[in-house]
Amino acid sequence: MINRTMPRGPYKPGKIRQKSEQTMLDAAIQAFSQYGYSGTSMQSIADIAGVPKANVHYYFKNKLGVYTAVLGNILDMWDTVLNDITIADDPATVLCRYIDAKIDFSRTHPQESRVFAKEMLSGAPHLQEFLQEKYTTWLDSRLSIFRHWIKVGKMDDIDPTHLMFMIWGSTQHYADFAPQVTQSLGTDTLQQVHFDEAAKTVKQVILRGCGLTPPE
Amino acid sequence: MINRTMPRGPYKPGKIRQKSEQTMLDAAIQAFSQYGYSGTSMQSIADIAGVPKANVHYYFKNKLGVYTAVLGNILDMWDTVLNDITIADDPATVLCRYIDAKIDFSRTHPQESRVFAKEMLSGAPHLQEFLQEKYTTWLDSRLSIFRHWIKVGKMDDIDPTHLMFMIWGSTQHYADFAPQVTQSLGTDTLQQVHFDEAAKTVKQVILRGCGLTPPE
DNA sequence: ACAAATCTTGTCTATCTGGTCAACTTTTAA
DNA sequence: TTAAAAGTTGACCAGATAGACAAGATTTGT
Repeated sequence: MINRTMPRGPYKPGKIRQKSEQTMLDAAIQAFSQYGYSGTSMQSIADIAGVPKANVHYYFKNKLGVYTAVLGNILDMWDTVLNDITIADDPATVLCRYIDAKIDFSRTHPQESRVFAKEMLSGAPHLQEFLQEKYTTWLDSRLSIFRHWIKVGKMDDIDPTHLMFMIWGSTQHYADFAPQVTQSLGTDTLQQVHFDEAAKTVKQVILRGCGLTPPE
Repeated sequence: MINRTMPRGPYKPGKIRQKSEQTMLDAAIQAFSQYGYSGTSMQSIADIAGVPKANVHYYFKNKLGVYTAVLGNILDMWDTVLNDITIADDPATVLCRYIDAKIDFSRTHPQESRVFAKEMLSGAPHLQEFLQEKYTTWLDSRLSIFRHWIKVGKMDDIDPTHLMFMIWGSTQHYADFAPQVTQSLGTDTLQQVHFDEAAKTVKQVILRGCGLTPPE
């Protein structure tokens, strides 16, 4: 989405640009998610997109430009996912929604999840702003809600930060450690049913672990 | 560990080889953990180790040889960690030991954890044997124990496979997503106390979530 | 001491990579 | 229709990289 790459003359914008950029970004995330930033060549992105390499350079300033565009898309997705989780009055409902949303993201966007994870593993040099702004804001608001719930006895005294890490780590696992998961489950590809079972178990353990009962 | 790299003449082996290899492997894991396989050059490994590049090529067949040696060391470590967890009669003790061991590994071997994670994220092309042999063997033996405990009512009916993923994912998170964790905890570097708090929370939630009470 | 083996290292090379460029084609608004 | 802008593409370049190699230095068992 969005392009902040090349000059925009007084004449036509054009549908072409939008479509071409999307094709290349799709190709790029595929390459980046498997081979990482350094392991991905501009040539390979062009090959996957089915265009000459010079074409990629026409639409993006350079390789880092492609990567940051991909990463930007992913952060936008995260933003949407996080904000789509509607607030509720009871911790059980909120935790369930969060777990379901995270598991669903791992299922529907495994490549995005892996690019994000690889960026984290490399020290998150391009995520500083996201972590310090949107993520911190989002997390802090949630933490205060959980602390309130704990104070009024609506849930056990569980450190909310580490609780969030548990949910994040558990759900992320199904996208990032797919080879281990598929091997353990004895399947070739993860199916909807596997994710359903995963969500069920995570919710079961987390809720009970916080002294909560599943919502209706 | 062990070296399966260069010919071993009828004459002396020598301490030199062992020491040099270790120096280079230490340098290599540092580079690989941050920059990944493709992002790491033989020159950078040599620089970190403080030797000429040709020296690295003398001890290892090629770049992939360095990488697989590093990966082999890591798998040996995992093996040790997993086998060091003594079996106990009650699920609570076993789960606690597993969680403590995993958290401890994240704390003491973050680089190894990240190299392992990056390999997983890339589809684990060099972990097939490990996943199909040792890991599956280890996991299956544990799963049957948990299933037995569930059958005899020693713990709730929680899918043991997904329970393992929860523990693995939650604990792995502290090494692999360190930038997110440090940001969330408002610290620069993760300290022992953070890991203690993490282990405490994970044990609290997992045990309670399985209908167990902490051992003694 | 000495010769064989091990180890060290500067140099060289073929290949790959990101990036540039200029010629060419297509689209677009008047 | 037409000219300007947008888009396409093959060819090219400079730097980095993995790896080979040979000559020299050091260690080792006798």
